Amino acid sequence: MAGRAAVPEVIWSRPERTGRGPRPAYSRADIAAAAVKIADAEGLDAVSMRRVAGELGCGTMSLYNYVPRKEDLYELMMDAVSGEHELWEPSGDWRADMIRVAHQTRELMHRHTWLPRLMSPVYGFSPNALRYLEHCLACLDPFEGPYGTKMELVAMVNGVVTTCVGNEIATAERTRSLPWSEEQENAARIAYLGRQVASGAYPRLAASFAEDAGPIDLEGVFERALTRVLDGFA
Amino acid sequence: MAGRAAVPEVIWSRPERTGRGPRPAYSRADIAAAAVKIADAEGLDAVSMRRVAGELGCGTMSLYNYVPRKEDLYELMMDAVSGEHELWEPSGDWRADMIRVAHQTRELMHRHTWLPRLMSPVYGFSPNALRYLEHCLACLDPFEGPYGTKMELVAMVNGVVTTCVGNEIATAERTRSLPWSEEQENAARIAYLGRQVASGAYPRLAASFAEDAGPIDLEGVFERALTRVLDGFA
DNA sequence: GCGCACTACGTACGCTGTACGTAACTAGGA
DNA sequence: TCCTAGTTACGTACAGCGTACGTAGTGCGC
Repeated sequence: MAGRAAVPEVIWSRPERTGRGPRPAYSRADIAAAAVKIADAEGLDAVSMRRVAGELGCGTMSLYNYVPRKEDLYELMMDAVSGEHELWEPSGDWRADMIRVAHQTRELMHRHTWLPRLMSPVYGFSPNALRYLEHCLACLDPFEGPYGTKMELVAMVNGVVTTCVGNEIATAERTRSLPWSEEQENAARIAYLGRQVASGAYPRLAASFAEDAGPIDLEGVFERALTRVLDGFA
Repeated sequence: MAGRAAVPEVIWSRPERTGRGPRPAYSRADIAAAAVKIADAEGLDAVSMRRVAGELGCGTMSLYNYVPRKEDLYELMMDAVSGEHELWEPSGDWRADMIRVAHQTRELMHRHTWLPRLMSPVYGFSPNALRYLEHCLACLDPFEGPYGTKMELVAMVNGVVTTCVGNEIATAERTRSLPWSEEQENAARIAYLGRQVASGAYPRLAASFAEDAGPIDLEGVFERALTRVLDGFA
């Protein structure tokens, strides 16, 4: 009964195909693609084992042959989107390369808005994540310093991107046309906030809101945040 | 039927007590405390409506009189821990004050390890969160620049803290004694990682792991990250 | 060709959030 | 003072979740 492992394993240490028994009908890539498609279209909460199985066209429990636990499905999804990173020959200018990496990650997160929510140090060791990390380190070859510092730099850049995109997505959803219920909720939230600020209990917050009514330059915020972090390492 | 609002509201815009009907048996503070207690002891996933109601000693559905949706329970939790922030008279040195704020937030997150997972721009407008934000802005009074930049600074500091503590908690859980199953899972994960790195496909990653086998100085990583971000604004 | 390891999948269990109905209670208006 | 509307309290019920388990059917390695 190797199929139902008593000992928890990492999905990547299991071979995708063992050679015995019928050919698996789906590949891990198929499954990841189905899950990602659902998450992109309907949000991460819509990704259930039943739903993914339905998308693939197989029974719910058949999915458990490929994916022992739901957490492993997330792992597959994270790996799949990690694979969307375009890798290039490092230019020799680590700063420029890291900026390019950061922009690419940002675009990735905008394409898959569920990504920031799933971002966690746990998922950092899938094959495509390792390739991505190796690429970052290659870009940092010209960077003078120990690998420990390079790792910190990569982590910080990823952190900044995650934080910024998290904010960007939140404000985007606040602006976008929403189902009535969510629309109303946002309205209620903003109305409440306005009332609080107007109450005079938070003078600086009030001043901050009064300061500039122009649209927020999210692109600029991201660029500045990134620059500042890289400056900190230079 | 105001009790069952058809229009979604922010919980903070509802008065805790209306005056009509029987006295509520519990305060929002009671409920938040119960939920936080459970989350601290057994993790965020253990926080269910039934469980919190049980902790309070009331029926499950009674809880819905106080908390219309589970999301509002999270909002209560976030507000409660925001209230744990100790506020002080700004020193006049915004850098020192922000470092102090960051350290306090970090300690808060270590006390409540579920906090990074719940951290989201959505929960930034509860009463205690507003007090905290106002306090940060007060600390930044000596900072020369528009409020927009101050807000960015606060967001960046919070982002850094969240990112770092997320890593800290992950490595802590990797070290801590765990239930056998999770222990085995970590072992499997590390074994797999070791095999991959040893395969030679990721030379820089291998070099990074070989570089220093000493224990990671998480405190130092946090300190450096914070310093770099603040440097970026100075 | 035999047997075993694998795929496929239906059923079932315990858990979740929560809609809804009902009974008890209490403060405000007549 | 009593009436009644708005509240609290909570049991029942439902749809959905992750997944343990049992049972067929299939095809590779010996």
